[in-house]
Amino acid sequence: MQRHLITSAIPYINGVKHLGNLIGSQLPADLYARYQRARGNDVLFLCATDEHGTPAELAAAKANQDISEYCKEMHAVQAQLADGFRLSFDHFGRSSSQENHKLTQHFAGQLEAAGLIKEVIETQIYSHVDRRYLPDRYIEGTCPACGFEDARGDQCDNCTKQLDPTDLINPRSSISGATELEQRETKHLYLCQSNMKDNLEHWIESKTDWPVLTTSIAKKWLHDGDGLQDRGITRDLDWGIPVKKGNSPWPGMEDKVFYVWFDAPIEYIACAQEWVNAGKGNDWEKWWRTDKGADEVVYTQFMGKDNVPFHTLSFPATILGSGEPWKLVDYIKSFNYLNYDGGQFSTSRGRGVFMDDALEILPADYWRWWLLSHAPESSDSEFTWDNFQSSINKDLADVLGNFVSRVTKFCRSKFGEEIPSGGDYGQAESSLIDNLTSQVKSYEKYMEKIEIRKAASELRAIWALGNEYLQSSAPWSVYKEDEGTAAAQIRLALNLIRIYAVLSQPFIPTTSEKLMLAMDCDDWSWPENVLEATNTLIAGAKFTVPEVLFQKISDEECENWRSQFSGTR
RNA sequence: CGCGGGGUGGAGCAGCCAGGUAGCUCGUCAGGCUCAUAACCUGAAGGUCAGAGGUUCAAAUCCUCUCCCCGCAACCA
Repeated sequence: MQRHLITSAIPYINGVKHLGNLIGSQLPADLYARYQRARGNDVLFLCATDEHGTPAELAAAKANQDISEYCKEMHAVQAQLADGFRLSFDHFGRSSSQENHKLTQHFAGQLEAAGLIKEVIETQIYSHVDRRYLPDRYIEGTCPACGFEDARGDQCDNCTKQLDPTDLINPRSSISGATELEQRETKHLYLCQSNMKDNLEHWIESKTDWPVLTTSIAKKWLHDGDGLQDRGITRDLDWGIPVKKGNSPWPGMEDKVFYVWFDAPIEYIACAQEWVNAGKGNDWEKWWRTDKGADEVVYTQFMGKDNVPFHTLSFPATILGSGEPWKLVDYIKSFNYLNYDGGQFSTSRGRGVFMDDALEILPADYWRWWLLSHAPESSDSEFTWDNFQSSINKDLADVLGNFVSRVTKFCRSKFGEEIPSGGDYGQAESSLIDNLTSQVKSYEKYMEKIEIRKAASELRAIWALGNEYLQSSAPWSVYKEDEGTAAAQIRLALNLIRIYAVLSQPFIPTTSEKLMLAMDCDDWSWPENVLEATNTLIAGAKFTVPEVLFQKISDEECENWRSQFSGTR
């Protein structure tokens, strides 16, 4: 039995996430976690909310709420939606937890002791009206290059020129519009990543089996321009993890907090501690400390491409730099972006389908199936209602749903609601079993390699095998001449339903449970041996004809949703 | 010369790393079946692989250049 540690990039606390966020990390991670559990492996699957930083503070202020109260509420909202999508986290933690405070401060202390922290005095823009330092993108003004009046401090959206906030003419706070901005000197801690460049490069080079997307982004950061740069790991904010060296104060850094990107990945580890402290587990170190058994763990991370630099460089630098035996990631699965109907999803403009909307209009399995079978693995992909409708109606309703329907209804009308007895499997049946065996192997191969689209396509082919079998064996005709043989054919088909439930569970867990319930069975064992698996439901056992598994999506519904989600939520 | 990903029949994709008669799903057309959610099964038409040049007996696959789309560009997270 293999032990699998699986983490999904932690979603930012600020608001409900859209489908692009979902397919970018949490959903594929869930697929993999469910698959590994189904194969009998020991899995620890962790996710959390990423709660620090300026956007959270601003959102709380806008909602007229205390920041910690805001985060608590938003965490509950996200947890509920994760539940709605059947994301099977062993624990859904919070980066603001006490566990993460302690651990982040611990890492900082270790890095300092290893000589990997330096102090840098830099100039930041301070806004008196907002009473805060403003990150570059929160400063707007006139672009010195093109005269565009709403250029941001980091880049002009009109002429795309990269800017420094001090370049802007008539700079103002994008939060309050205040123009009384002051340049202030402030001291920050930097992580000396450049000292570890060779280490990191060597490590990345050894990962020859990683997706191109992952390694190419990592290498770009290693080699681009002047190479890997040192990074600020502190900020002048109120909400965050106070800067400390372990348990000791950090002189000169009293009013500062760690930068979210420093503490967020550490939450992966802290989350395992939260999992134990919540009474759900009893030993987090065997998952994370290579001196306590974690050297036997296979650790897989899932994330969108924007997260790759932090997971391939910054976080490993933190881990390696600590000099302690922490588990490093073994495989990073990264994703491109999902676009929405000809453009990007937009949180601010409410363009696209968000997790809460999605569950209001259709069950989780519909979304899970479409998103996973169209996961943006090799390039950005696009959600369109036409494509969604076609996939759901064909794959789920016509191929899988209809198969279940025709088998169970035929059986009920000819043999009653129990697995029919009599007859034997013959040539057609062993041929089906052979085909199924090889396709299941292929499905397993893709699931192991986390090639999600291919796995989905293989699963669909496995469903189609059932329809092909029925067509060629034609139990409805055979029944008229040879009731026994028809009984054997239907017995096999009913067993296929159970097998489909087991195989499909990582993709469509709710439907799989419905199928198992209908088959009155709780044997979720993986079909290691397909022949045996086709004899799991034995003659005489009861079953029920399930409700229509998947309701088809009509043109009219599509049209309504298209306009409903086109913008300004 | 900033970097990365992508450009394959009407649509969405696989194949490219390890060159050898272009594959899948949807759509279209024809046929079959009638157990089933007007579903299912079978077959056919349709592409010369963004463009140009090169290497090779042979290129979608390797090399060079050009064009187009998307994303990133380190204080947004």
